Amino acid sequence: MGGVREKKKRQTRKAILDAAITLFASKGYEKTSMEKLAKAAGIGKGTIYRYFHTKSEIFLAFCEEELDFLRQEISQKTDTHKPLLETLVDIFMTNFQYITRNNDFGRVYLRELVFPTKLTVDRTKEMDNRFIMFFIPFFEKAQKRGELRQDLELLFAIGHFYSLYLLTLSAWYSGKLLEEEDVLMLLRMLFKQALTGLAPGPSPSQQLPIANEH
Amino acid sequence: MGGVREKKKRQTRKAILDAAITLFASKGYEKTSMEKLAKAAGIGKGTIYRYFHTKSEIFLAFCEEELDFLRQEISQKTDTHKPLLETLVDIFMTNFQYITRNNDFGRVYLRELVFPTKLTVDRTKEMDNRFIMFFIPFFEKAQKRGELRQDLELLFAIGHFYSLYLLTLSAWYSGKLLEEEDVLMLLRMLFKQALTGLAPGPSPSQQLPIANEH
DNA sequence: GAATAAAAATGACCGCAGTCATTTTTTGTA
DNA sequence: TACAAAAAATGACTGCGGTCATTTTTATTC
Repeated sequence: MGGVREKKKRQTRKAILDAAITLFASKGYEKTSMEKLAKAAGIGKGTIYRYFHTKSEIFLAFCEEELDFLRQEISQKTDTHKPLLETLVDIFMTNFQYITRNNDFGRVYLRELVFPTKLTVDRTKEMDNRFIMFFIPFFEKAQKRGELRQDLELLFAIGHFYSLYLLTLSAWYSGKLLEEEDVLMLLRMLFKQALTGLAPGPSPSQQLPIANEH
Repeated sequence: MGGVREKKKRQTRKAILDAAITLFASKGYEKTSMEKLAKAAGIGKGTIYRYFHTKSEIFLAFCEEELDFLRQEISQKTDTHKPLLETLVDIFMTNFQYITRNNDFGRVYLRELVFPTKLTVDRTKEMDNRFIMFFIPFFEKAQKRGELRQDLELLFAIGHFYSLYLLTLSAWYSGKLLEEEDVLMLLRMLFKQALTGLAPGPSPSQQLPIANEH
């Protein structure tokens, strides 16, 4: 039968990821060499490359699992009836705390996620998708509650907030924000700005978003 | 006299950057080794590291000059009386075209600029500042024309649009946008969203932004 | 079970970024 | 100009990420 091979492959993959978690956590990302990683996983160095394209892809795979878990936790503790602004600030702050728990990890992760290469683009797309999917219910509810314009494409609304989150992360990595509190304040401020809009009071037609003509 | 040394250092620095421009342009960033770069600059490999911390910093320095030039060009051809939305779309699109002229260059540049390491953070801060300074006059005029809320901190308004620009770039590098036209459309859409706001019509008080109470 | 083909594992090897002990050049001083 | 001290330049060296020809393991066929 042919199931043996598949099973072994899954085991090896798992072994690599387990070794990665251990070594990345104890030695850091840069200081963990592929050779040591292979040793720790009980395989040869070349074998790793039959499971992952690059070192950073291993790291992404590792993050993927962690983030899935993190999102589960967030989902549970998040009150879906709070205003969108507060909900988003909470969620993104939790994400921020997690990602920057180790600054270097976070940088590697973000660089790869936001500006992927051809080798990692598939994985990052997948991660992006999960990220977006996670937010959809919150936005749908907010829209139903009337906190968001009715004519809004949710995907773009989510992207909008996500982009402001990225800016905040960038500011953090550029050393413009030194305390977690600064991060919180900037994030909230930008989110408010996004909701209110940068232009002065809107055109009257927008008072009633659902305006069927024809 | 002590001026000789300084002069030589400036020359060497220039030689490194010149060699970098030539080699990066002809061979690409990754394929240009520090050894070849040193040879081309007529110096030893170790010497380079007395002028730059890392290879990517050389690249940033190279970009810095190029972008200064690009901004000068943009300044000249940009009509300051056009609506802010159109102006911003134009400027960011020009930036986009330049940055992604070579996709790999752009990725290196963006990764380093948006998520810098300690070794490059000073340089990226400087670049950030120039970037922001460049935009200030456009935003000031727009605010005076009444296209932006009067109570707006310009820095955050600029950051807001910049962040949406980054999102668009990220989408490009993730392969979600394949044509320049898609980039343009997404950018314009997000910018409109930012101006209008994601929330439904505002409270009446915002109809007259300058509302002195007391 | 033997023979053959296909898939997987391997580690010697390559090229490169960055380091550092040593050498070379410049500056300050008598 | 001679000499010592400081600054700058250097390239052999290190460790690493990634490759690939070769070996080992697994599946298939008779």
